[in-house]
Amino acid sequence: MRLPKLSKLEMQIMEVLWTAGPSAIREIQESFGPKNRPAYTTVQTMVYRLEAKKALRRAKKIGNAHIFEAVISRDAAKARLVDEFLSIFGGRMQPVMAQLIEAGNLTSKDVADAEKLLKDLAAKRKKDA
Amino acid sequence: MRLPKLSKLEMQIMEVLWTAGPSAIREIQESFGPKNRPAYTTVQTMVYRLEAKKALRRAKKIGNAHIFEAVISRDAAKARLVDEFLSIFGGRMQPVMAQLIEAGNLTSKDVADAEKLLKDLAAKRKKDA
DNA sequence: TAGGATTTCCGACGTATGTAGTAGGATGTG
DNA sequence: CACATCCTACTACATACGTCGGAAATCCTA
Repeated sequence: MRLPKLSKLEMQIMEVLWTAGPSAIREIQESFGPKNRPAYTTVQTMVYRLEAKKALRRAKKIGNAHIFEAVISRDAAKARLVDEFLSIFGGRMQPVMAQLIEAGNLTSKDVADAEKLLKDLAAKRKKDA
Repeated sequence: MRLPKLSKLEMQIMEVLWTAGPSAIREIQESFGPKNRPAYTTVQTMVYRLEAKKALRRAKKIGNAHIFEAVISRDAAKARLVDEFLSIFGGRMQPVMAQLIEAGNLTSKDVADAEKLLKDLAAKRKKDA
């Protein structure tokens, strides 16, 4: 299972590790807003499961607390999510774009940014080739 | 629950109703390729659950078979999916676009199409206003 | 009309996910 | 050292999903 499927909560936990770096359970838990914060043991359970999925690992120990670090990259995880998402739309981007635009999720600025990104990427690929 | 969350298989079943119109369990099941086709009762179970979620309903009866029809629209369901997806990316399109482009899921043609769609939509909105 | 074919309706089960409590060991402090 | 804390390791449980099997009702056809 090179790229395990991660649920929403699992992604949120990984997000902490990706942005804040190696962290303890307590730190991960507290990174959730005071509002919708899951119980300590809930976070712990998810972390253990992520460990079983090899999405993260125990990096070291400070006192009696384990410090966990991400094993899979943010890009890899998100690419996995995108694939998952696309597969529901039949794997074609066009209907997705249409949906996004119809629903107003995609603005002209987003499209302009996308265009620029594409251009930059094309230039980069050319240079690398 | 105006817009229930639909899983991948549930979406595939709804897709049949959206494209083929009201159908019987058997027809839905057979619309899956001969390969990865779920058992009749599997499809049936999902249909029953979709019924409980009010995503579809029994339209009429032909012989002893029920004919089911979609209650929620394809657009509504897909918008729900998009929201779900976006929430994982923090609700912002930009990182999603970046991800899509980096991963090669989004081509310049897709972006061009998006641009055109946006333009058309803008024109339409102006006219309606 | 009798019997096979088709459907329905229910119940079951394994895995995934979200949620959390408890018991007990490790830690740090007065 | 005695304790209050903190963390770990387990266990538990509900809901959602995907997968069906079995029994009974219903239909159609020879």
